[in-house]
Amino acid sequence: MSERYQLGDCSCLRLRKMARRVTQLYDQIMAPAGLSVTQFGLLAHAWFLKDVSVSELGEHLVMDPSTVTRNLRPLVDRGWVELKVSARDRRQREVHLTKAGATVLGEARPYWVEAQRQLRDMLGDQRATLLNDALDTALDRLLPA
Amino acid sequence: MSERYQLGDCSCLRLRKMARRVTQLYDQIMAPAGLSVTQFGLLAHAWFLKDVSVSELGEHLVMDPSTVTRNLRPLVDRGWVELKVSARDRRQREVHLTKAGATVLGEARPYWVEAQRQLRDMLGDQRATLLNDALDTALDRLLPA
DNA sequence: TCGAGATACATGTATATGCATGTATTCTGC
DNA sequence: GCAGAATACATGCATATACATGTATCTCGA
Repeated sequence: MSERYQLGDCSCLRLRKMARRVTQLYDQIMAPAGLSVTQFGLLAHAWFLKDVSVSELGEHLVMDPSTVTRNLRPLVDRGWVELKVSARDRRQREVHLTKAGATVLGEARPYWVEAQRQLRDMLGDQRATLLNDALDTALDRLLPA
Repeated sequence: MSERYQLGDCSCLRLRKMARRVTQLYDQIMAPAGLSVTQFGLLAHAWFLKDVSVSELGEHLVMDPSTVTRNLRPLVDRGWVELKVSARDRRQREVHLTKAGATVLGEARPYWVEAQRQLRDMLGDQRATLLNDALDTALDRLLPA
């Protein structure tokens, strides 16, 4: 942060810069797996939160439901995810990971681990932990409930 | 962060969540000014870094040059920014803020200040400062030179 | 000075993001 | 049990993001 002017004060611009940089890093490292970090996150959440709805997935990811729908699109097209009308509420779509999706997720995992390792390496353990904690406690206060 | 599984470990997903949330907050507050926080950042940097080139602007914003070009598009279309071939190096385009652009920037400023105030309010002074510091020191280590 | 390589930007392609709105379904009060 | 309100998702629209590639320009050595 070399800027001296007041713009250097803006948490939002700072956050977006950091998010861009770190996303670039992850995406480059994960490229051989054929997944962006966004897509990895979607698959991993779909795996963990079995039969989750589009909206619920959005809440977990702090992502607008319409964005979730669209981001799932390429994953559905590749046959890694299926959207099924919920039996209980036919307005809902349950997000299901397919076998192929689970396989891809498993194969991508080492690259994701490596990306985390490299980031932590660049930051140093202490700063990495500090950053994660700061983000967690901040997010807690910005999200409902 | 209610998730207990290992995904909660990922700095990148965390950063992106936080960036999405904070961007939504800023964009909502700044909407009456007719600018997104991204556009505000571009205009403000163009104002501060007089005659900056597209690439240099990208370096300041940790943004790919092609992304800078495209993000400038709507600002050029609205007559807030002009791209001029550099006299020194005709490959370069100098980013100039127009009078109209300066006016819009000035009008948007109070909304931006208000967004920052609200965020700081939600986080608390100490956590806000901690977060900003953590982001700054982390960014320092992720950027070249 | 001239040509090969490097550089700066623009553009093609694909994805990421959110608001406003539309459609199907469910819920609720009566 | 039904009409109106509320909800869940899809879609139109505008922007945001980056890599690969194309084009114009510059640089530097022979």
